[in-house]
Amino acid sequence: MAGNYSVQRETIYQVLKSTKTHPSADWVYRRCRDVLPGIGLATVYRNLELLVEQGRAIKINVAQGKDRYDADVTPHFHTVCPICGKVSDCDTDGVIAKALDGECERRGYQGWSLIFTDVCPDCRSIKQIKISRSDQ
Amino acid sequence: MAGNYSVQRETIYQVLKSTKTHPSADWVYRRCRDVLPGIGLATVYRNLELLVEQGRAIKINVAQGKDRYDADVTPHFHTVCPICGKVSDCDTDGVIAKALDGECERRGYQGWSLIFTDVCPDCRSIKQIKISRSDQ
DNA sequence: GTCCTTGCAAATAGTTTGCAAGCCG
DNA sequence: CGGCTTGCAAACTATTTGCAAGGAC
Repeated sequence: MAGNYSVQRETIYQVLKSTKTHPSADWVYRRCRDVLPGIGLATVYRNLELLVEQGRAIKINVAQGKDRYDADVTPHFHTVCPICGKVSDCDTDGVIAKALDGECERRGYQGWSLIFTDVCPDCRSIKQIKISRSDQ
Repeated sequence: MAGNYSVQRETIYQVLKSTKTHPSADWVYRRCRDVLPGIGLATVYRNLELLVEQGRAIKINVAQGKDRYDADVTPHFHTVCPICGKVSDCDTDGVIAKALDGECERRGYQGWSLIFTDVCPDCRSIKQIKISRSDQ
């Protein structure tokens, strides 16, 4: 097959791998521009989508519009702040994770996503809604 | 407090309660128009959001753009088809549900959402991608 | 009368797509 | 070369917001 490599693709993947913040496409785009000033937003979207298809990243759908991406494809739990939308990893209870894997096999499902709702520390202290939607 | 009731609000809630299909705002809108031809889409969005704030409905965020709503607020599992985006209820394993409730209490989280990925029967037979994004 | 709600239209926000040009192998 | 990839701009889709008018209490 021809022309399957590109600096852009590699950069996007490296940027995504370098963070644990579950960034949005836009955030990845901005970080990529530090290295490749000419990169286009569409390229970032296209490649993130490709990474997901290839199983090298996952997409996390939360409210607040933006989709988030994560290069950590090992099954793990997430928390989402209902106020600012920030996504974080949280301790993944092994027993529950095993049980979920079991359910998948038993029922023929392809995977699971477990998200806990948790007002994040920032929003807890600010106590005001919609001040800052996490700009990740 | 003044003027807190409206036929629109009530209709939207009834429409949502009457289905198990986890509809999008647009679908609820179309159903409401059968009864209230003059209702506006913005009204549907506003009230669905209100129902969620009041804890009378939940919002399910999946890929494929549209958010889905559900008037069934009892904790339960969902499946999402990765091809057409259809959301369905699935048997909620009591043991796992209890474990998740436990995790929430232990960690101080406000709730959980468990979504399994499952290619739905329709998409399984069609075997082609992006033919029809479930028009719910 | 006052505050809440509505319908409409316009505005946003996030994401996708068409296309001509460029790079990989 | 031939096919995959890119950047740009325009197109789209879903959702939100401003506002004047109507309804609830």
